[in-house]
Amino acid sequence: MAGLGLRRVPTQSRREHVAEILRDAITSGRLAPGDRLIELDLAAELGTSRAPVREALRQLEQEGLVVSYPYRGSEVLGVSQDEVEQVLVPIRITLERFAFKKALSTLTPQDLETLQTLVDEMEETARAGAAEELADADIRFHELVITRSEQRHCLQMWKTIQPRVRAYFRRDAPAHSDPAYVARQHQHLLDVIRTGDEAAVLDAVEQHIHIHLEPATEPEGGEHGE
Amino acid sequence: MAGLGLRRVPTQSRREHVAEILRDAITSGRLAPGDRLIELDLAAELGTSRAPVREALRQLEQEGLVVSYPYRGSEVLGVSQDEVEQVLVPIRITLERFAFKKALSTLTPQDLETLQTLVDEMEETARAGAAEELADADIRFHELVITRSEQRHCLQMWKTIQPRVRAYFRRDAPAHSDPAYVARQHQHLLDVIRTGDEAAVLDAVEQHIHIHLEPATEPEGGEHGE
DNA sequence: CGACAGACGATTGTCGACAGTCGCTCGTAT
DNA sequence: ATACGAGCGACTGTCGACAATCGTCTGTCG
Repeated sequence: MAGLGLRRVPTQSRREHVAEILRDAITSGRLAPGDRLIELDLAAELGTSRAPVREALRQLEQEGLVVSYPYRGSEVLGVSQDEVEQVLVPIRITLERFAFKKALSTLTPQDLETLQTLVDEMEETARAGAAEELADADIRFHELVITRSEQRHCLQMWKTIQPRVRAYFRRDAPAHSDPAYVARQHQHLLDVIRTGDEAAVLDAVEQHIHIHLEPATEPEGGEHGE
Repeated sequence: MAGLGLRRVPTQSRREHVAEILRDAITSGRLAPGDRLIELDLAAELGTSRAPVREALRQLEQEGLVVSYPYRGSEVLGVSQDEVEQVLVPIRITLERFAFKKALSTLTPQDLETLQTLVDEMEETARAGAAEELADADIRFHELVITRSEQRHCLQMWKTIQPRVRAYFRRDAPAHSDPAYVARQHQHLLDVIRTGDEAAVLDAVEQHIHIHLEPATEPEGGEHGE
């Protein structure tokens, strides 16, 4: 548990912070599958007591990033390629198709503005080669739309799927998609959203998520539904 | 919070029991959407301290049965018909298709035996009109197969999907499927599993889950309309 | 009569201490 | 040597107390 770069947090919602920090550590690869997570150590490292740590671990357990065995502790959990490709990604598509459809009617002009900002941010980070920040913007983009769909279960499930997918690609399938392409994809998605054409949006969403699985489809110069 | 039928538990894994009891109370409808869940009250009712209750609430929150707002408590969450039909059920199909496929090669003869026992149990409870027990057997059937698939994420996600679906049908869409038909469906599914024909199994799984949504489709004349 | 700051009550969030459980080590008998 | 079981650490599980926060009630002032 040494040197994870975890830092103490001031007085504020502890549990959330602990969960966030651990999630970061896992999805970024600082914590690898099989690593044990000792409550006392984590608590000490984060400058809190075990209570918030325990709750964070429970949460991560439900997010599938951690497994815990009664009286025997928790450890970081990995994902198999099969599960990602045949379960997590298809589920993510189901979720996002539904959420984007619902969100179409509730997205405000200001939301669209925010989304555009995120896309711009993506382009910038893509140019700068900041993969981590790109992924963050990517997540915020999707999370905003799903939040606006006002489907609580969708959002809740998305939050448990997305970290696993991210952790998987980060660890086991190093970035194969061209950052600039990801940015363009989002721009396209946003453009389609602006048209309000439901069928087109659903198509774009599905393709957009699929690109993670088929890296070869359009590295540069491809003509796929863009 | 009065009279939920909650009972004190002896010394054993508390958190799990609390979660189980609350989940039962919610899926069975004793707790309705919007009901507030006060940690202190629940703890008192269950004869434990707040710690296990809190963890159980976190777990139920991740299972989508409960929402909680910081410093303002938790309440039971409902599901919309849209979400069940367009999100939860499709996801369940994705999960189970994958899990059943994986499980085909790992199911032992003894597992098949157990499954047969469960199907027999279903027939019995169907005759007795014990809807609750029927649903329990149903769940155990699926859970066993998914467990044998040895896909942890599948099992974990299934456990978070299934209670919501159950709660929904219990509360908002009273049993429209003929109990005897459910039992026969499982018998059929089990028979197909025994043949080991992967494609056939996947078909059977998908149809089997779909029946919840389309009550009207019954192959041969069982018109015991609930 | 209505807006607003402060106090209050109800509940959640956090903490430190203690109890329970698991795996392993080490001595002992066979 | 091997098998067995008591003892020991290292943790997790649970508890009761205390701190922080939110919504509301209330009294005051404009």
